[in-house]
Amino acid sequence: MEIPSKYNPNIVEKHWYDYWMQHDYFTSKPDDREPYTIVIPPPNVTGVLHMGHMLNNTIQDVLIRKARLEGKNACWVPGMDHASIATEAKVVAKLKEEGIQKADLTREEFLKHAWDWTDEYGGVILQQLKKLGCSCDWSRTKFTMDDDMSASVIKVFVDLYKKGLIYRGYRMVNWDPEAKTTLSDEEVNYEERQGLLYYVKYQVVNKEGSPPLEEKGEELVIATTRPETILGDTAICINPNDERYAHLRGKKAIVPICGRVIPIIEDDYVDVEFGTGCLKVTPAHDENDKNLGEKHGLEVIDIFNEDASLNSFGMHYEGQDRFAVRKAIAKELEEKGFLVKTEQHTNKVGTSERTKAVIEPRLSDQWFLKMEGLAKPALEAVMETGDVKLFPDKFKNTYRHWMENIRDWNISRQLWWGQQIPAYYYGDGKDDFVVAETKEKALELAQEAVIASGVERSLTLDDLHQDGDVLDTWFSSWLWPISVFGGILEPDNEEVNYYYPTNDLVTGPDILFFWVARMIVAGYEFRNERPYENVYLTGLVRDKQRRKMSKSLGNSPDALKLISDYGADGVRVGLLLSSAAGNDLMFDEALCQQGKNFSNKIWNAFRLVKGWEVADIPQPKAAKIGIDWYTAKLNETLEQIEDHYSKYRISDALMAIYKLVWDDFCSWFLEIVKPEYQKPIDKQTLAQVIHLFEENLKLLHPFMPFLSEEVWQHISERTPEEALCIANWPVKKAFDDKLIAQFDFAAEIVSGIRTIRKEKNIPFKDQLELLELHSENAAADMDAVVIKLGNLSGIESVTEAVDGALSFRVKSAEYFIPIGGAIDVEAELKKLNEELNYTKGFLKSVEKKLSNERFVNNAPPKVVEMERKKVADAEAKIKTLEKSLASLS
RNA sequence: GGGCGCUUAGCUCAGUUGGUUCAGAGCACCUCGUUUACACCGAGGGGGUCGGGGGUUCGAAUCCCUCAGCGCCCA
Repeated sequence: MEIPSKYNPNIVEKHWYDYWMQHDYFTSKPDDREPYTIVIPPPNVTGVLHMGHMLNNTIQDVLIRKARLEGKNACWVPGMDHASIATEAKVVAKLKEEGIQKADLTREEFLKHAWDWTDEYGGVILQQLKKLGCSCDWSRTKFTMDDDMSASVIKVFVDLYKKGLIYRGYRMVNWDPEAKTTLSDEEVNYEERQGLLYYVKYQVVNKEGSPPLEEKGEELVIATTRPETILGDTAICINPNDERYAHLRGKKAIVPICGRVIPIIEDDYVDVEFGTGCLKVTPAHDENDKNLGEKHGLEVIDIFNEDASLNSFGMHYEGQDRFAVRKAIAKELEEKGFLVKTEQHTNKVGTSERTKAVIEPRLSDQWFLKMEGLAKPALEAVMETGDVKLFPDKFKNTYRHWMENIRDWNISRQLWWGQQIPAYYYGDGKDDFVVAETKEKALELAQEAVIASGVERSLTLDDLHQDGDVLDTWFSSWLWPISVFGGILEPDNEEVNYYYPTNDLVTGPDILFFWVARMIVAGYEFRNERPYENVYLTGLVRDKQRRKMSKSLGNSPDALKLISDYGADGVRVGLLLSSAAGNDLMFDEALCQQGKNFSNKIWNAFRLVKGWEVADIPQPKAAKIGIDWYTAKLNETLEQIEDHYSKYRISDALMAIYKLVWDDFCSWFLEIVKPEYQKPIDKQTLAQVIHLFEENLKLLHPFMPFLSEEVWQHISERTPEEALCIANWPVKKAFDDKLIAQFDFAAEIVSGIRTIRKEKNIPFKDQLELLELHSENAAADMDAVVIKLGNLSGIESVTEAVDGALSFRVKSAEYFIPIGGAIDVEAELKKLNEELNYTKGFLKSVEKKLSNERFVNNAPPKVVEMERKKVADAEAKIKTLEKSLASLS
């Protein structure tokens, strides 16, 4: 059989993925086994695979594959999110390219386009996840706009409405003038922007009738960053404690340009320090001004259209954009003498996460969900009972802060793509609506409402019209862990009872509130149970310069190209190696190269083992010891790995396996059991080596599923039931740590020999003799190993330092290698003196510690004992060093 | 402005309740090596006052205070 010396992942990966799919290893059905469930954070249907997806889906696959090996019923539910605003924006843009305006389409026509688009491009990302090796149960793939998923959303809306938790409110919301929809607070980003602070003069007039406009009178000056909104001013506000403006009390002011006469009110909300201490009040366009307006009964004048151009209140600026008007109005104010001055000013501006447009605070009718009561169990689950655990737990503080200050959730969006709000209006009044799951049911309710109000009117379906808004996307995804198992529509079905609550959720910290927290809320509200036990929050993937990966920077590598360059296994290892939980990960392609190198290393270890001829000969002692030692080492590492997994320290688990395989298995173990050149290996050793190799592959499988399966299947012919994918995770066995310690000692001896070979340029082929002088028994069992790895003719014990030999020390034992020819006495002396000085210094520091009474009295006995042992060891070593020095000089 | 967190080797990070030679890992780097799995390799090696200062303690990377720098979330 010919096996190439380089592992080629591209050919192999497709083959095994197809094989796994063909044998349905990823499909899960409820049975008697313990379930292990993960629901995927559904990527946007419009999305393509990026590094963040690669990272968190790799982690999910590691967890799910490990659970599968452990014999659990592993179920990973994949799916997609309809991402209302993102998808709608893309569809609108695409239609625009084709010369179609959204405004020219009916809702139904637009939705048809959106579905076409979804059918054509949606799901690309799921195909890409397969390339990465993700072992999702693809037969369960869900979409947040599937009929049953949408029905779940509507049912929940109606339910919450009936509980009195959903209400309609005329509120100030974040308005995205680009997408022409509201945004939740979480979808708004604040950025610092350099702007101007405009100082504008207002004329003051008396309370009673105003003087003619042209008459010069008293004036006041306000400072504003938004001069265009003066057209919506309905008051001037001063602080009642501000003596500077005491004379203005009870008077009125005239708004420049539009000439409206507005009251001067007093409120201690006004910051005396800021600007001039006079505030213009625009209730329609600022949250605080709105509060002032309500308190003081002010008029509300909205000057903007939905695209943030000015409406008729904008007078001669009608139809122009807000930023254009800002400039123009400043000019007009200046020309008319109202502008006193401008100053540079930095302020925070809210922008849309999606469109980047500057957010406009806007008053409008929206739907809200009352959060305070709902949040309580979700807060307790994380902060008090620990029913839901966050990894890393530093996010608990952030979570608490948010949950304790939670505000009502604006769940309506002025979009078409999504679940349409099931509220039906039957009259002209704002409150003439009913909420129901179907239009027919709504008709009944509406009819009752009409009759109850004492009006005699018979309604038909045509009299009802449904609210035009759709629900926030998160209002469907917060149900995800329940709704994918049908748990909303049929709360007692077999699937949801079996799989829910799920086990782990893996996602980014950026959606801790958008999604994670709300799922916890939904879990307790709709099932009275947590949605998952553990939340693993990954870091953000950044580039080497710590910049966020983004399309606009062009620093995001092409995921599929990476897979084709390094293999999916290589990329998975590369991503995981440097991603401690919760820390951002600086992505560097070199890490994928490291992953690829590791694949190749394992591949070559396999080639070595595969190439051995077998014979019926006795097992060498070194091989026997090597097998015992590696068995212990494997079990020791297995214990560490389990511990890392339990703490979600996935990269540490991988590193432990990496070192086990590369260093312990390849560098030490295989060298120990390797037969001499062109000689066969004994049967027993080979069988045991293969067994241990297979154990390694099981540990590797979650991280490197393709390579491990490939090697597994090469080792012997396997039936589909014997695939590694569904093999059994190694059982943890007790191990002998004395054996491991003895080996470590032996390894130090081997290193000592190698160092001498290197220093003296002695080729490995030349056999050496080793003489040992030791006061304590230093693992004679390991001699066979030392002989083999050091290429020694033998090891002999001596009682005196050996003249004319090179030497080195391990702990208090001393080793000599006699060599032909003169040794460099000077160099040996120097080396010995250096070691002696170091040891003496060390001894001194320990003795000093022990001579400190307070240390001896206060430190725990164990620690003191340890220090005494150090003294004994150091003294013994000094003795041997001094003997050697004496024999040399 | 409010809250949370970070600063350990050239880089990315471990370091659990203060105490084994505790100052570590991986990568990078340096030297040597084409020995019969692998140069996508092997062997060996160098490298840090644990951000600065102060304190508590027999003992501090670890606890406290303070200063400096950085990051994230919220307003």
